[in-house]
Amino acid sequence: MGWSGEKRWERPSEDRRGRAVVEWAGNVTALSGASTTLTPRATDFPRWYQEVVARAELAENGPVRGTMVIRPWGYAIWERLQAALDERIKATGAQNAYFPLFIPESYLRLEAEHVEGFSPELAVVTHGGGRLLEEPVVIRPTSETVINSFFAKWVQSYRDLPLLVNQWANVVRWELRTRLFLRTTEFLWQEGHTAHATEEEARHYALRILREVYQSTLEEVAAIPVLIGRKTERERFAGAVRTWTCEAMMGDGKALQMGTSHELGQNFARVFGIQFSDESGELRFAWQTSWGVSSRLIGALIMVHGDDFGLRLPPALAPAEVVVLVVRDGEGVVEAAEAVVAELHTRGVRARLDRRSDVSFGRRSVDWELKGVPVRVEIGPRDLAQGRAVLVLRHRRTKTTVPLAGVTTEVTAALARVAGELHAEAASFARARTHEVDDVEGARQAGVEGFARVPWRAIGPKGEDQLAADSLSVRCLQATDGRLADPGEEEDLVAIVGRAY
RNA sequence: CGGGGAGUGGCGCAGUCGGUAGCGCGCCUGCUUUGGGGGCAGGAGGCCGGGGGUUCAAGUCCCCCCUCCCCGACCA
Repeated sequence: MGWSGEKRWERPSEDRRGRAVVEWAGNVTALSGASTTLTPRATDFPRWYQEVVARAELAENGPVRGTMVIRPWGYAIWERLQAALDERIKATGAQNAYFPLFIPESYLRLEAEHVEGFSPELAVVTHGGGRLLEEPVVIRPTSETVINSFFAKWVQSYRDLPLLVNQWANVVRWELRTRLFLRTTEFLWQEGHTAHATEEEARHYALRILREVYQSTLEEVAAIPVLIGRKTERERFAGAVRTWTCEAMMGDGKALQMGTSHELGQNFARVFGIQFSDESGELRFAWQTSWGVSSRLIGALIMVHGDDFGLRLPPALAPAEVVVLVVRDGEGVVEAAEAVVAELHTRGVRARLDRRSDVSFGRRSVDWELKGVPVRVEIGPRDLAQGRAVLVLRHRRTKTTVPLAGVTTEVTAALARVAGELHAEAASFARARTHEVDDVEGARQAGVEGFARVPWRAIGPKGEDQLAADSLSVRCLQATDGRLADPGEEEDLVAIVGRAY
């Protein structure tokens, strides 16, 4: 089975790891379900998704069709995701750089398959400075072409390799049907581009990115279980020799491509003339990779972890891990709440105080719940009088009464478990909706509610056409044990089939 | 591009037979000690998508146009 049951979420840092996990001191009660007004996921998943995006104040539509305004709460999540990815990208040796938004149209045309893949969704600037441009300028749908045109200048010798560059940027692909975060005309992403001396090295690097950057961030930081595998010919990136992918199952059983890493072979090197002299003075074309993940991951976070009460965030990505709520004013209540926040800060926890007195307690509770803050601490006059606080876990929707003196220890202990529990929940959901079948017909049936694992030889390119009729596709190919198959390995592969976003 | 639906305060909607444009939420002010979307009182906010026509009178009827949404097609 491809779904890892092992717990790979991010461990708390040393100073937060704390001592023994303190058992709940008081009674644990479940919250009732009547406090939100979201459309239940089971009733209408797409509608639920839209409502969560709106009510959690993540994003809204921009004035131009398909554009997106990412609001502070949503952008803060993106920044945390970005930081986790960036750290891992740099750990593989890549450096950040920036290339222009505008690309000469002629560049796109250089690689036949590449231009064919992108031309339908290009935004082209025909006028500038009030004049018709001699050569139209394309707004980057990806930066393969510009970056490689510079790689050609920068790479002369084997000593210049490997060249490992990453860029954080926005890209534009003119989409007809858009959904916030999942598919928008303009989106934010990271695109890495590398050049290597050998094919093996390039492949090794592409796979390293897949595992050490993408899979690691998704599983350990975002708490999202993913399947890794190879794309079929039909699904691979336009211009690539081979595409590797991370796929995840959303809360409605559909698949979402989370991140891809491509082996470009020498396709772009030949077109752009990326050549180097090797140790023996012979001129060779470089072997390349490119890889990216986008703000779409925020959509995945919503659809994998969200419930009927809103967003549920893994602590590592939550703009605030804890909100301390002053239930209502009273002698010393605000001071007590401030002290808890301060103590959490010294423990390295991102905590926030909500002492608003002009908004009712119920309203504030629901707001933070919608926004997915993992842990809430509630302190009111009655609590203070009895030296206690109420701890609310967003992902379980439970309330526990704990002694005020030990509340921060309880909070850190609780936080340390959230990501693992979210990951486990998502993994068991995905496992329950993944079925072993033998043929196209079986895949068709399994694809209704989730994924099918089918022998690839029972599908093949012809089977892919048949599946497409039911809007199903092969998400990726794996070895039978769920691990990555070697590039040359064509026999005994398993196709993961599902409906994709 | 094909099929369907909708354009009315910020958001969601109602508006009958053509007769002074309404409701809920939100917003503003004041009062209320706020434990899961509190209560009361007062208030602001409209080119009814655009153009033309019929009529004493059009949100409403007729014609044209525009935009958006949904389904399909398309699509790393």
